[in-house]
Amino acid sequence: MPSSTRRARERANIRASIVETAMRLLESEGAAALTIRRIAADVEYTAPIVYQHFANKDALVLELVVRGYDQLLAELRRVDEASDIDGRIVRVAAQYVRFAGEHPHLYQAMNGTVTSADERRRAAAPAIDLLTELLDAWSEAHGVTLPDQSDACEILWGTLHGMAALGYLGTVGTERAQRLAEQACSTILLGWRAAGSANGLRAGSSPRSGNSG
Amino acid sequence: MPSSTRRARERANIRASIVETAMRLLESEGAAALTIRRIAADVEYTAPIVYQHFANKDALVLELVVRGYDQLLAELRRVDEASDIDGRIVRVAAQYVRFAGEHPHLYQAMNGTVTSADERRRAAAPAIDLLTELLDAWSEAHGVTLPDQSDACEILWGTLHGMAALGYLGTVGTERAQRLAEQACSTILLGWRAAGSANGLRAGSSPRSGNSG
DNA sequence: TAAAAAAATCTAACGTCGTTAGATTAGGGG
DNA sequence: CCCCTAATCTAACGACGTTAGATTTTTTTA
Repeated sequence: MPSSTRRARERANIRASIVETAMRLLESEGAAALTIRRIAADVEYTAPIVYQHFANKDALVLELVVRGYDQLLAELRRVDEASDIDGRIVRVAAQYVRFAGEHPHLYQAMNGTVTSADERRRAAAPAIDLLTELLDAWSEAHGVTLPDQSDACEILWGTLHGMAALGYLGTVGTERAQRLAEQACSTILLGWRAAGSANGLRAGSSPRSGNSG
Repeated sequence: MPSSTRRARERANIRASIVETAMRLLESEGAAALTIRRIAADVEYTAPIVYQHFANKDALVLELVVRGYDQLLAELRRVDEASDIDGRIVRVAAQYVRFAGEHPHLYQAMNGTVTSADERRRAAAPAIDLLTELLDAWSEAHGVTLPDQSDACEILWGTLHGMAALGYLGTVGTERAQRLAEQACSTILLGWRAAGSANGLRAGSSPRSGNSG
């Protein structure tokens, strides 16, 4: 047992290295390889050590999910450069789908049911806020008042996830999923503008449903 | 020899009741409760009996997924009544999300990674074909030629899944998810019409991307 | 109808998982 | 040096998917 050499190394950073190792394991080998024993072996400890830092496996996965959303938000911000607002939204959309394609196992964990809906909502909130800001800017730039801002934001958020799912589920390739996300966003924005300006396009196309609620 | 045919029938009955029990178990108690031993106990056999009808658990789950897509398709067709084409699409969209909300565990299995991308594609193909037909009819009804019919279909399919995910992941309630799906579809259709008619709306809103590939 | 052959079904086990209790070891203060 | 406390490990539990081999049931044959 190399316990002496190991103990010489990090002593208080066990928790950090557990998280780091778990993240690497999840990303490189998928959720099936993310076992407590494997994580412990990779940090050169035995399994019970994990339970001194996390109540159970779900708590550890939740930490990975939170970090995943942090990283996603950072990458969305990174591509949200100054340009026309439509271009910003479309670029952010493509980057969202790219993230899902580049970190498929992490993305699946972020949208899986091992973390509760509340926890997931909390983790995703900052990223959703970014979408809200973008929509605000878009709305102002085009002078279009959306029927319901939060409906619009969730439609956008859901659409991004839908296009990402096309990619990570293997329905289409990830690069095509990115193009589809760009097209879908552009189309939705165009639709909102068309709905905003009361031109003839609207006639006969919208269903019975009234708009907000 | 009539005995062999009877035995074949009994075998088929066992297989059918395994599938039926597994489906009920999945829908009522979720994927965590779907264990081989539990299924066997519910059909009043022991665990190994399952392996005489399915190579492994994944094969059984695949059968549930296929049946899930069959049921989904049937429900989509059921609400696809004669009316204006936009109304048909919007109703089908809402029904898709309703299905996901009413059968969350089954829907998750249908979109999970235990079944391979190929198998899932095959199972979902008829439902996707329905979308293609609806889009064809829409395109003809409005005299709008979509840049790429299969891109459009996948955008629609992905959007439906995105809105459904908002519901079954608990981001929003399922009834709200249905409304969002209706709005999203209406908006996309409106956007496609706006893009089709070369009016001033297009200027400044579409990104660099050329259309198909 | 009784033995032999075949099919159906069960028991028991393997190795894995998450998780916990109790033994064991290590480091610091008398 | 020894004790005490904390850190860490060993061993186990029950449940999982899965398989091999024994056992029971059914069919065929003499």
